[in-house]
Amino acid sequence: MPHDHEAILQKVRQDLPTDELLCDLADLFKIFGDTTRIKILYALLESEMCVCAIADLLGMTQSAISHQLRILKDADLVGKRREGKTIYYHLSDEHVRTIVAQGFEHLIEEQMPNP
Amino acid sequence: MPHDHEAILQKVRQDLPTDELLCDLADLFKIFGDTTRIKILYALLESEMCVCAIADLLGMTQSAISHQLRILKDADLVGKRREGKTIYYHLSDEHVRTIVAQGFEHLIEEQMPNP
DNA sequence: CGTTCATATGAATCGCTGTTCATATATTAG
DNA sequence: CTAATATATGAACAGCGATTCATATGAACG
Repeated sequence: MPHDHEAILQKVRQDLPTDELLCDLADLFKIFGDTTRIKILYALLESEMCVCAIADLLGMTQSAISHQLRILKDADLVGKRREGKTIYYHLSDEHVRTIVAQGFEHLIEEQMPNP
Repeated sequence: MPHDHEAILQKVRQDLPTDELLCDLADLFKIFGDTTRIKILYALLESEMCVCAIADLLGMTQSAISHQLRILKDADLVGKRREGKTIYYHLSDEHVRTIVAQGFEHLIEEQMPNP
């Protein structure tokens, strides 16, 4: 007979958020989980930028960048501002900075040789 | 003639981390960007758990969970402990808690109606 | 040793997603 | 209005990755 773990299961089930919330959370991190998007976000940490500047910076197509910016915008991670023909993108809030920073810290500690 | 943005580009290029680091960062977030893995991590925030308990909790195959646990382990996000036939998984550090919490905060503010 | 329970692993499949290409929209200049 | 620049978008394609299925490993127990 298989072993029992109803006790733990009940406890965990109680505190587990709804499926929908957990999916939303995964979707958010999915956005950070792409090299191109991470680079865009990192660049925007420094200063607002127009699309072609980002494309130039990353050595990628304007189209590719535009597609990614759309995803970032849909997730409310960036916002835009028009100035003539040019559109400047910027971070919409400071959460990006904190989230990225936390990721960084984990990477650093991970690469440390054990003391 | 296309418009100029060398000034900003130079500044940003200076402070942009190496490609390798940015990829590692994206890879880290990629791990959080899957519903199954987020759920596993969330469960482990509460208490350590054996594989079949997690499978039971999420209503998924033992095999599927095992595959995901391997990914989490390779990324040093979880560790394991053997007790007879059973193997208990636990979070390897508290960064998971902080990273997830930050993601949460963004979600909450995002869903707020503007004041 | 052989059986049972718990977990791991490898191959195959199938859906998702990032890029490309072609084209559309928008703004400014002439 | 036409041309040029800047960005957006849609369809198509390719590669990756999560699950499934079958099977292997590993431990305890008689």
